[in-house]
Parts: sequence; structure tokens; C-alpha cells
Amino acid sequence: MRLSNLADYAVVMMCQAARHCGGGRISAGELAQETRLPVPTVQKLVSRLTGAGLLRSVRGAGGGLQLARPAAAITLVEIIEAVEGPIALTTCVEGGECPADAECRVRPHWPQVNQAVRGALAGISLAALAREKEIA
Amino acid sequence: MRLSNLADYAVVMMCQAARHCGGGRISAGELAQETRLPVPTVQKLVSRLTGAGLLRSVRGAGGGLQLARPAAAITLVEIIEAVEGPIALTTCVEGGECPADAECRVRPHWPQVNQAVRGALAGISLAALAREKEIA
DNA sequence: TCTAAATCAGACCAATACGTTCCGATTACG
DNA sequence: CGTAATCGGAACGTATTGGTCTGATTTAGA
Repeated sequence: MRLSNLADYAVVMMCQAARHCGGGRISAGELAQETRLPVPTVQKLVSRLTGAGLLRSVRGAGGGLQLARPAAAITLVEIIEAVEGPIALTTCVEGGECPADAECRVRPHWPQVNQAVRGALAGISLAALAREKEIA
Repeated sequence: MRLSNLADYAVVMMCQAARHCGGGRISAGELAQETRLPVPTVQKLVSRLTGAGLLRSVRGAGGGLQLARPAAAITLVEIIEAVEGPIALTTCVEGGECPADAECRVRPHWPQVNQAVRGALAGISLAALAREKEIA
């Protein structure tokens, strides 16, 4: 039940991008510098985030990144799933196989648990994360 | 955001133990046979679950395992944390270090996210998981 | 039209963590 | 006192992750 480091970094990057959203585009290099993250790592994350439709990139000289949607319309679940793939607590949720096979009496309950976790993460928007020090 | 296999197995084991709870104790070997899990794996899980106070074991000849508490009083969070350790989505939640260090503006929000996930898992009891095919 | 700058996409390598298995120590029943 | 069964820790092999690098594509500016 731990988030991968890349997903953690992706959230930090998106928050930083949200802060620059008013100022137009921001280059990947600047983003790396401001977040203290290695440049190649930022590039890798940008690839996945743009592929998921969360980030919009303008190529060529003078290009850069910007949010594809308003920060309030981007949720934590989307960022995490863009980096880590679909959230599936157990392998059997997505067609995997259990040793217990068909006799597993717990399997019918896993989708319910899965949705509970997804719901908790879907209730948090990027705009809320970018706000400064709101503990409540 | 995936659950480790051991945690998954632990849930299956606990459900099976809950079904035998009325019949008194059950040996680790029987538990392994009924869940189709390797015996050494079951032993390792039993170690952690008893250490966490979820399972009670009687040693010696004719011994076995049984739930330390009623199934309704055991939640999914307890089982997962007994196997995987405390739930911490990010390393910084538990005193770890970020590359972004003190400048990280997202860190104040992580405990809130962490609690949301924990809450989702704490709302599901072992008794609910042991019930047969309740999709709702 | 040409040069230069910056991003995108893919493959590669190292490292950490996970899963599994095995063996010795302890304890209770007969 | 002997037997049986569990508990605890240690070690191995595997797999996923994290991080890096190189080549290809695209655009602005001269």
C-alpha cells in the first residue's frame, strides 16, 4: 500500500505546473529545476502524463508544457493511474489468477474495496493539492 | 497502488480462519491446504498476524490457530498493516526524505490523503469479507 | 531555406524490494 | 521423558522499479 516514487514525483510536478499555469508554458528543464528532480525523470513522467491527456506539450524551440485542463478538473486518481497504470489492489481484479482459483470466496468483494480506495483518491483535486498549507 | 501478494494471501487466510472459528482451532497445515497456498508462506503470514494480535496460536501437539477477536472486530486495515507495515503512500509521511525537501508544497496534504485511504479500508470488516457473495 | 533548440519516444542497465523456501529453537500434550 | 507441532529468524532467487541515455521529430528564428 505504498505509492511508487514516480507517482509521488508526478504529483509534485503537476502541482508545480499548476502554479505556473497562469504564466503560460513552462519548459521541462525549468520544471526539473524547481522541483529538484533529475531532468530525465521529469521527461519520462511528462511522456506518460501527456499520453494520458493530463498535460499538453508544445514542441520545438520556445516550446513547453501546460495543463491540459483546469487544475480543479484533474484528480489525484488520474495522475496516479497515468504513471502506475490502473489501480488494482489484487491481481484478480484485472483478470489475473489466484492460487485459490475459483474457490476464492473473497474475490467477489475486491471490486468493492477497489472502488472505495479509488473514491478516496478521486475526491482530491489538483487544485486542492496546489493550495498552500491547508491541513483541514 | 497495488497490494502485495502476501497481504492478499493474508486476507484469504483470515477469511478461511473466520469460517472455522466456530469449530475451534485449525492447524496451519489445514489452512494451507484449504486456501491452496504453500505451507511455508502460511507460516510466515501466521507469524506476522499473531505478532500483530490478530491471530491467537496454541503451540504444541494438537495446537492450532484461531482468531484473537470476533471477525466483526477485525478490519481490513489491520490485516494489511500487519503484513506490509504501516500504510504510508509517500515516504515523507513517515519521516522519509524528499528530493524537494522543505520546499515541497504538497507534503502538508499527504496525511489527509493517507487518512482517506485508511478510512476506506477501515470501513470493511473481516465479517463482511467472509460473507458469501455480497456484491453490494 | 537552413540552422538551432527543445521536446518526444524508445530501449538499456543497475538496484532495491518482494516472494519463497528452509532450518533451528521453543513449547505443550501424551 | 518422548513426540509433535508451532514460532522465529536467516538466506536465496526472482521480479519490478527507478534512473539514465541515445536517437528521432518538430518548430521558431535568421
